[in-house]
Amino acid sequence: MPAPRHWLVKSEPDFFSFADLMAAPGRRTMWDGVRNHQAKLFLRDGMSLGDGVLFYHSNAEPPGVAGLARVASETYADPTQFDPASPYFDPKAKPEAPTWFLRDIEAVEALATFVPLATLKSSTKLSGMLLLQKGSRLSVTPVTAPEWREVLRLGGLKAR
DNA sequence: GCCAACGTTGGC
DNA sequence: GCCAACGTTGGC
Repeated sequence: MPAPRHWLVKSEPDFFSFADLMAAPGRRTMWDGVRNHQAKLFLRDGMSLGDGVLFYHSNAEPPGVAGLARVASETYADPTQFDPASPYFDPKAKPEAPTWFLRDIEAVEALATFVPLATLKSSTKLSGMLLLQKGSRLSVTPVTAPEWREVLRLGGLKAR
C-alpha cells in the first residue's frame, strides 16, 4: 500500500477536543488509547512523520471536522497499555512485545469554519471517504488527497 | 435514550 | 472453528 499522506482521527470533544489540543503544551499530545488492531496498524505502519491529520469530533453536537493536525512523532509503544491505573490498561500486553502503538499528534490550525458531518455527506467529492461508509467505526482512517483538499475547501482554508 | 452495525469474548 | 451473547461506537 502506498503511504497515504493524510488521515482522519476521531475524538469525543467532551473528552478531548481540538481546542484542547491547541491548548496542550506544545499543542501536541500522545494519541493514546487506540485499541483496535486496524487503527493501530494505520498509526504504527501507515503514518509518516508530518502527515496531515483531520481532527474529527465524534459523539458531538454536531459531529464534524474541527481542525488540522499533523503526525508529530515516529511510532512508539502506547504506555497506557502497561498502566494498571489506566482505562486503557491491557493485561495481556508485554513490555518486551507491546501490543498497542501510537503517534504524537500536533495541532496545526482550526478550520476557518467547522465542517459538520451533514456537510461532509452532502459533498459528492467525499462519497468514497472511509469515515462516511456505512458501518465505519474506525477511529483512525486514511484520507485521499482529493478528499483532504475538499474538506479544507469546505472548512474555508486554502489548500496546503 | 434508541438502536444499527461492528468487534470481542467465550462456551462448545 | 463456529456462533450466540455481549459490549462499544456513534449518529440521530
